[in-house]
Amino acid sequence: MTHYKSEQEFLSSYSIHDFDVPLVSVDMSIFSIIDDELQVLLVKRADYPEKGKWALPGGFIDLKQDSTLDDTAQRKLRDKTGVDTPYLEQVGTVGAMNRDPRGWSVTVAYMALIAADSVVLSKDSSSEDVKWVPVFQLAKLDKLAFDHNQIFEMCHERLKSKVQYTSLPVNLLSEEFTLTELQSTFEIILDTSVEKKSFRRRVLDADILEETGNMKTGSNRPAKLYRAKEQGKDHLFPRSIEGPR
Amino acid sequence: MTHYKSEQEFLSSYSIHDFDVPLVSVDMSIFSIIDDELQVLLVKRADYPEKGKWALPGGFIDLKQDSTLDDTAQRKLRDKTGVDTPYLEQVGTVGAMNRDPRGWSVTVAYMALIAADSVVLSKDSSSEDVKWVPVFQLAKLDKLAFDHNQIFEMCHERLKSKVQYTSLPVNLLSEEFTLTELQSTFEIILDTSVEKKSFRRRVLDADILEETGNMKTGSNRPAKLYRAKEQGKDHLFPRSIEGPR
DNA sequence: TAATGTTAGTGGCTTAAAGCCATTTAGTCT
DNA sequence: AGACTAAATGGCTTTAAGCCACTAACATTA
Repeated sequence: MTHYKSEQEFLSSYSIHDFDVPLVSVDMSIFSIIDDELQVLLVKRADYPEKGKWALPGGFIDLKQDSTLDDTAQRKLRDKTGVDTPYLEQVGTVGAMNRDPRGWSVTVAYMALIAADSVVLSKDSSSEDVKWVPVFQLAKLDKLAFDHNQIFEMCHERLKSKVQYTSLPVNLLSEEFTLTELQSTFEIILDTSVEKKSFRRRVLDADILEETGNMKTGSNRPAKLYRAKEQGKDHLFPRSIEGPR
Repeated sequence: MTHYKSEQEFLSSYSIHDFDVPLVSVDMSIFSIIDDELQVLLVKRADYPEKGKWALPGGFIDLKQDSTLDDTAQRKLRDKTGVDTPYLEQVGTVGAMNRDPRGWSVTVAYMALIAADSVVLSKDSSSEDVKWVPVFQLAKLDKLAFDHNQIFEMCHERLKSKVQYTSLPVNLLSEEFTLTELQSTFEIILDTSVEKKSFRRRVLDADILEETGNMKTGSNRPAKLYRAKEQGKDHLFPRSIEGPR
């Protein structure tokens, strides 16, 4: 290896194109609750490779526009949904020689949680079509592009696991919600029933919600409406929700 | 954008060098308990950039040799410590325009836990020197290369947090250990005392250890020696260790 | 306007797993 | 043999969950 006298000298002669480098992309699972089901956003690929297959939304880093990886994820999210920063979390990174026919490739997986009512779907040049798919269907029906089934599974696992000991699901609801609605999103994600009293104690004792003063009325007793005290932040409970015994 | 008739045609005309791509590397925090302290392995950089600074061990993916990202991490670990697969976990990925003077760069952070007695340190061409540093000193004394202080902090946080609800620390001990030794590694990592009875109940009820039949003797009552039932796997407890009230 | 239906919200007990602290046990050392 | 030390356990308290039945507040219907 050549030895350089100064960092300046080293950098001026350095070119990334002298080396073999992998592709790097960002892929994301955007979750929302629609029709009382946990759904995830898919796009249909407009170009090769895997043209015509459904895939998680994602793409390459724009070295000019994005100053961090999170920026790339935010941009992708905005492009597809028009939504800005609801809840975005990096889940993990997979990289392998043969996961993409173009060569060694690395992808950073993110998950986003959004309230369905805040979304306006829009396709861009890289996708023919965009749709919401119920999560429980995904495992059975669709074979996604690349290793996106596996990446989706990582995200789904992360979501389910964090729901057990954090207050994450508040990010799936619109700003005002009732405790019953919140409980219901927990139940939908965990796919199990949650005991009402325990749930309310847990959430209220954690001091993460505040009453808005408004009520949700219907053909029965009105329910207090709450909002999250700190948007985006999620509370860690000392124990997991346990579910029925 | 050009449109291709077939995937073959697309791939044959595809070259990664036509695009701006970021650098990708792997960096790792290798933890061990030495002299009753949690320590982390650092290397001194032999080349530009950041020549002469201490850094987390790591480097670029070898597109020929490594077939997955985990392979890269394993290889780096082996190069520095001679150890093979004790406990390796991906922690997260940071990427930004200006974290490396060579350009947009992405690094995948891993953490490894190893038993001190299993290690033979060895430098390779990319490092002048290798040393163990107590974790509590790192925050104060050393300004590491690049954003490695921040990356190390991610790993350290992950370690501390997982110790609260998993059996991770078994991976820091040699094959046979006493319950008191295990408790001690928990205490060192958490930097707090743990109640003996609670700790033993928790660990033994979890059914993750088995007696080896041997005893550790000293100038007092001998202690039973245990080993982890399943190496590498860590148990999830339903609650966190709480520490003194 | 009174009865009925429906969901919101609470009271009060049980249970699981943690904390606390004192006591017993099994060795070595002097 | 008695002192010393760390291992191991007994037994109570506390915390946060589960369970389930009850009351509360509204709209709808008869």
